[in-house]
Amino acid sequence: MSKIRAAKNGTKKDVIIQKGASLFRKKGYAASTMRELADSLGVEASSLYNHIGAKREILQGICFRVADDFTNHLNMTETKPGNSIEKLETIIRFHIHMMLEAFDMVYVANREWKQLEEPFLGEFLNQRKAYEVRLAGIVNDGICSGELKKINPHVAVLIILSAVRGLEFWQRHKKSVPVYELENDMVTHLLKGLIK
Amino acid sequence: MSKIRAAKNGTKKDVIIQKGASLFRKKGYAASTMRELADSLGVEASSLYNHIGAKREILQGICFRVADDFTNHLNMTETKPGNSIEKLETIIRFHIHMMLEAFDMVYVANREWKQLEEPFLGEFLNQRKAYEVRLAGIVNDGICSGELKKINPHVAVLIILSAVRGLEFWQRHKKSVPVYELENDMVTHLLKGLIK
DNA sequence: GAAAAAAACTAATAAGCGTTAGTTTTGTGT
DNA sequence: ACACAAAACTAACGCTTATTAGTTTTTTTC
Repeated sequence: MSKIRAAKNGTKKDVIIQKGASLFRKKGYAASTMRELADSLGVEASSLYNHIGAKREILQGICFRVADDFTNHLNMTETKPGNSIEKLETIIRFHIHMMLEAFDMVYVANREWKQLEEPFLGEFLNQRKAYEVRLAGIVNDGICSGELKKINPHVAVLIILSAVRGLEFWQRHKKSVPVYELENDMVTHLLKGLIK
Repeated sequence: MSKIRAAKNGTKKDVIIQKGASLFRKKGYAASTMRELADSLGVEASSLYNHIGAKREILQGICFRVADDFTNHLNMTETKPGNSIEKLETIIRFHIHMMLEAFDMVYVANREWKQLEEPFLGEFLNQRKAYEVRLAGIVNDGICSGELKKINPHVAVLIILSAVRGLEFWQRHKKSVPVYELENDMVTHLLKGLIK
């Protein structure tokens, strides 16, 4: 009886990471125990060690899967044609989708990366920093070409990334506001502003 | 020899809470130990219990001190005269100041409130929810009076609160961008938008 | 259907945790 | 100088933690 079911196209380690993300989101990484995680999988804690080497591997799996997804998408966006505004809109919409579709993973990667140990912590921060710098580059292009207001590109990136990260809190209102409205309102507010 | 120095106008419990905020910000609440906290105060762990009843009291002290500060400021802002845009600007600037001046406390309150236990968890969430609703009210007033674009007030509040929360990441750039520029750029971006 | 591999189980370990008890030191007021 | 209170100390407790070892059960393979 294999209690830990491997989903199609996924190893059992993947299932553990997915359930781990769900648990870590609710309780935080440090406050979550291997026994709780095992319980949620219908298994004893020690059985998990047939699939993973240590608790910290679960967090590593979560953080780098998310980081890679964003980096890959940025790679694609940068090569495609389009002006700065179009690129920013594409990126904002991708962040919104990730936040809604891989909520647990993104949430945990955003809030628990501090618990990574070296060298993973450094690697993660490098990747994140590089992402922000490339985004600031797009904003800067837009300023130079006259598309965008002359505000500090790093500040603009900070605001955009923070705003989409704020969708962490959105789960509450999920039913009351349809996704397309949320998405369009966010793009409008972030690019065109709140004032009429 | 009283190792835990009480600052002027502050009890020793206050000093512990302040140092606790600093530690919890760096390592997270659950991953921080009483022995570490004691170390940073030049004291043995057991000595802390002459001033506080339990570890959880430190987190409670942090979270509610921050929550009360924001609630009080909103009370003041709502009674003062001014249109919606002016009120929103005041609130945004207050958030920025709190984030820069009481960084550890605000950071911990934002990220570790989940570790609160009942009834404090419920109380904290109620207070936070009420704050958001009142903010959405101000945005709604602005929409009705024609000052603001017709976007969902909850979405606008989400974006604004998330953006100022994002100053958590700002500490890195603190030197490279002066505070007044940061503040003005944020207000501009959030109210008038990024596009020229 | 037997042999091999995978993955579950039980049981135990060592380390670290928050906290308490009891005692000693330090600071304060007279 | 002495008494009292505040706050430090040492030592230990009971509990939980991640992880390991060894064994048994389940699944896969031929």
